[in-house]
Amino acid sequence: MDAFELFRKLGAGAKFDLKRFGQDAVRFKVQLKHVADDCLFAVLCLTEAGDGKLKDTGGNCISWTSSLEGKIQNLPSEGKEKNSLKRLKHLHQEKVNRIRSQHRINVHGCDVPDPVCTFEELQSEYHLNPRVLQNLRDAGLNSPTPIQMQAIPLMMHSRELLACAPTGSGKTLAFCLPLLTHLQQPANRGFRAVVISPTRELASQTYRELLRLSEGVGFRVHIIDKASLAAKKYGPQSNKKYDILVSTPNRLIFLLKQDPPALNLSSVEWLVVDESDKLFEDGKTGFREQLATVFLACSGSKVRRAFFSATCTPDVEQWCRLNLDNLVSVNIGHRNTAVDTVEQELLFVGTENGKLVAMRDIIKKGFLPPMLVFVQSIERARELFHELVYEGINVDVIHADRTQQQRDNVVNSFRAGKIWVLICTALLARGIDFKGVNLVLNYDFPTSAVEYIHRIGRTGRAGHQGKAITFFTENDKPLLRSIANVIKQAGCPVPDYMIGIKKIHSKVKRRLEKKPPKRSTICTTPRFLMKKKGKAQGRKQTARDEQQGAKKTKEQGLKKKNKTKKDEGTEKHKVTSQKMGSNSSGAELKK
DNA sequence: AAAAAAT
Repeated sequence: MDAFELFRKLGAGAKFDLKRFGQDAVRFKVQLKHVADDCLFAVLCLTEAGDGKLKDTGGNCISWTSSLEGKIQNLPSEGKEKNSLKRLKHLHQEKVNRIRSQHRINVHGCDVPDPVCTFEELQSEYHLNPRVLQNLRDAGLNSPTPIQMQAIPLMMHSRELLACAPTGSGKTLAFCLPLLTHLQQPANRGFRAVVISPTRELASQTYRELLRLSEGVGFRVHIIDKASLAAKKYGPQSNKKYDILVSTPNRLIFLLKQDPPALNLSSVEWLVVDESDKLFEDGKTGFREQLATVFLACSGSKVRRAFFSATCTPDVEQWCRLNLDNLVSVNIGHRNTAVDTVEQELLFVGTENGKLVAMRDIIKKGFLPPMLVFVQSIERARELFHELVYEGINVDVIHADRTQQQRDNVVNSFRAGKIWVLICTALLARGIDFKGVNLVLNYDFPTSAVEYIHRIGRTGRAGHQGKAITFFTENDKPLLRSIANVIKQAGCPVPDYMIGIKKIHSKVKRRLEKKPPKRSTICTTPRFLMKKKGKAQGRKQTARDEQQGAKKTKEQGLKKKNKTKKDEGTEKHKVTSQKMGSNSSGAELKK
């Protein structure tokens, strides 16, 4: 590295506080005169600008490069100079602290590498492929977001981490770039990186992001879209020419459980758990056990794990502290808060019927599409769709009981702007990045503050402005207080009485998450005109209704759940927490 | 409650 390069690195656009450090800098200039040209130059760059600010030479901050560190170690060390260098280093640390606090980056852990302030630094410091850098530029991504500034260097140093950053703040890129850089070259050893997502829609979004970033680099990025096909592709007979795999957990498990296993994860070096708190959800129907199976399958000794989410439970943090190696946790801003780029409003609608009236009102008054409408169950999504499909607006519905084809079509049409109003379940609550959603409507009250944060996070992304309206009725009172608090914390006005509502027991909160209040059917047809049960009801039956109705009855048989599992579930929970306490060796989330 | 594998 020549002197100019060092100058660039050290001085690059530093908003160096000369008032504060000017004296120091001048002193260094004198003291370091004979130490080394490079260092002298570095210090000069801090003093040269007379106007109190350093000139912006393209970057945004000083980077204490590893190469500089090495250089300084090798310098002839006589007391005076060494001292000066110590001061210089201290100066640098102050700078780093300032950058962190400026971007609200909070880190906990040992030996945390400095944040990077430009993508170019990733090339000089961590050998990011120039083509990837070009792909970033082509995508209009010019500088890293706070989570990227800190999480990328951490992963590049192979550090296991738990990262919490707001919705729409660039978490996906924060783990994708290190994966691409870390793997260096395509290799034929089998998958070396795995990303787990809670929904297929999110998995496919991450997959497409990886494809876009790695274009022209030659990495083989895969997604399991059809498990049956995947079995052939990744099985023992395959050529192992693949690098990164993105999937939902159950599809992986399906392949792992084949005999012989249709997938081998023993070469995995990076396991990224996106929406980690979701994937840690416990219980018979939770993801946790699936995640545990995947962890166990990544049996290589080199495997590193990274957890990302906008929200984090104490449970996840506890687990990470106990099981990850030399954990670093990164938080951007305060944990579990909503973004402040969304204008949030709570709207009292009286009763269930009041919701439909209010919804029609919003539509009638004219709204700026696209809009996302969240309801609490698949059944209610269908009902609301039936009510709105004749309003003369482009409305569609998505939930897990629709076919993969339908789901893909809906997402694509919504992205293309062909759907104005998309009714959805929690399926779309997390991670999905629709550009320019103008309004999120919580038709049904969210089942928790966390759920609320994720839902409204579908708008107001990447610094854009968004709006969220949340309907509530008398029935929603138990959770009103905690949601109102989230809104208040994000800087939006809420009536005082809501904050004053008595706190509910956390046990009740948990129960509400599992069993939201029962709501009356969404239907404007008078009851006495309706048939008793089954089939789509009411006057407005169309071919589309029939299709959905038929599908529903067919699936009802499959979906019947027996109720004897409850005890079994709590038993499992006990085993799990015991295990987590005693087992520090590995990743086991289950026995 | 929702999500998550196929066939």
